[in-house]
Amino acid sequence: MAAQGAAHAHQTHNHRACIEDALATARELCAARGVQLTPIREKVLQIVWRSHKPVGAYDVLDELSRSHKSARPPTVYRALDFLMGEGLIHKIESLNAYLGCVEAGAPHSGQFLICRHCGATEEIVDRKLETALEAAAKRTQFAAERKVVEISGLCARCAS
Amino acid sequence: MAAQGAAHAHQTHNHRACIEDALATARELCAARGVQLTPIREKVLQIVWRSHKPVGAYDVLDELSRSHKSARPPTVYRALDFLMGEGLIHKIESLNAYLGCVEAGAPHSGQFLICRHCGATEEIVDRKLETALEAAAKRTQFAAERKVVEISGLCARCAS
DNA sequence: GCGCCAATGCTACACTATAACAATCCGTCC
DNA sequence: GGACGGATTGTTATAGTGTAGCATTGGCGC
Ligand SMILES: [Zn+2]
Ligand SMILES: [Zn+2]
Ligand SMILES: [Zn+2]
Ligand SMILES: [Zn+2]
Repeated sequence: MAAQGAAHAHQTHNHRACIEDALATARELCAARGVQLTPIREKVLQIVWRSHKPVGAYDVLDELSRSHKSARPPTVYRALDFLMGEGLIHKIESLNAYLGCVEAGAPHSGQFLICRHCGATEEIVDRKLETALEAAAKRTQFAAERKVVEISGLCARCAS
Repeated sequence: MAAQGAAHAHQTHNHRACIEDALATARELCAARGVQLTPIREKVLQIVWRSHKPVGAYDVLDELSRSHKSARPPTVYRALDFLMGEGLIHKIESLNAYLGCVEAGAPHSGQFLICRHCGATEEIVDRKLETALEAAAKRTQFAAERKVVEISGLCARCAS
């Protein structure tokens, strides 16, 4: 349990449980949907969940290579694309990195608080913010599909 | 006046005036701030403003090369960094591309509606959305600095 | 066995961005 | 005039991120 990160992660928390929960949820969802959570895909999901900080694709590759020597960039990107497609991870666009989703199974775009100091990134689910986004789009008859919301700054802990 | 894009850009509009306004504002702001809007920087700003679609750095380079044969990637990235620093353009993170700012001079992070079909990208200034972002961050004592809001979907014209 | 499909292996490449150091330009100070 | 200093640009090389395209594998139904 090395690097962690989201607001709650700064508090002591059993991160092993975070990972196990995420993997269990993923297995259930994939089974229910009739898609395959293959060993590679599961391993990549596990690596992304290793901390509460966004992980770069090539960091994933380095880690994945330890167990899958034949891993190459496409191996990782395919797994990441699959996991994003199933809503199990999010891409943090402003960092070109990936983060485990805390609300897997509920389709959403994700809203993130990214600490520029410690890297901790928390996914929040803010209904009012969601409403404001919808309203803003509607104002110009824009049919919103994906909503990228990434707030950078300092988390409570790092601000002090 | 080739490619354009934002919602209002779909309507007939004098895009030459868009460019001239942007350049005039940039000159004033830079003069007032005591920073140099050099020929390269101004040319890059002009290229970014050539349409209302985000422009990639290497597209800027291709275009810039016509007038500045010695232009290289650092030439472009330095100019883009300068223009972003002065709040004259924004980076669209989800596209790795750059767009002229419609509110130059007023510090802000920018909120964008990106049409995935025609590429038209409109910068909006939604006060309620801004408030919702602040509130969401405050809820976890997060000190927000930069706010990335990029809504992808279909613009009114392309939805039909 | 054979055909089919999903997943993976594999090579090469495209696209995005920065490091590091040299050269130039220009205004200031002696 | 000449030395200095800061800002800008020139130049080469390289780092970082992401895909194309095709071969191979392996399971499953017929
Ligand atoms: Zn955790
Ligand atoms: Zn922090
Ligand atoms: Zn703006
Ligand atoms: Zn459109």
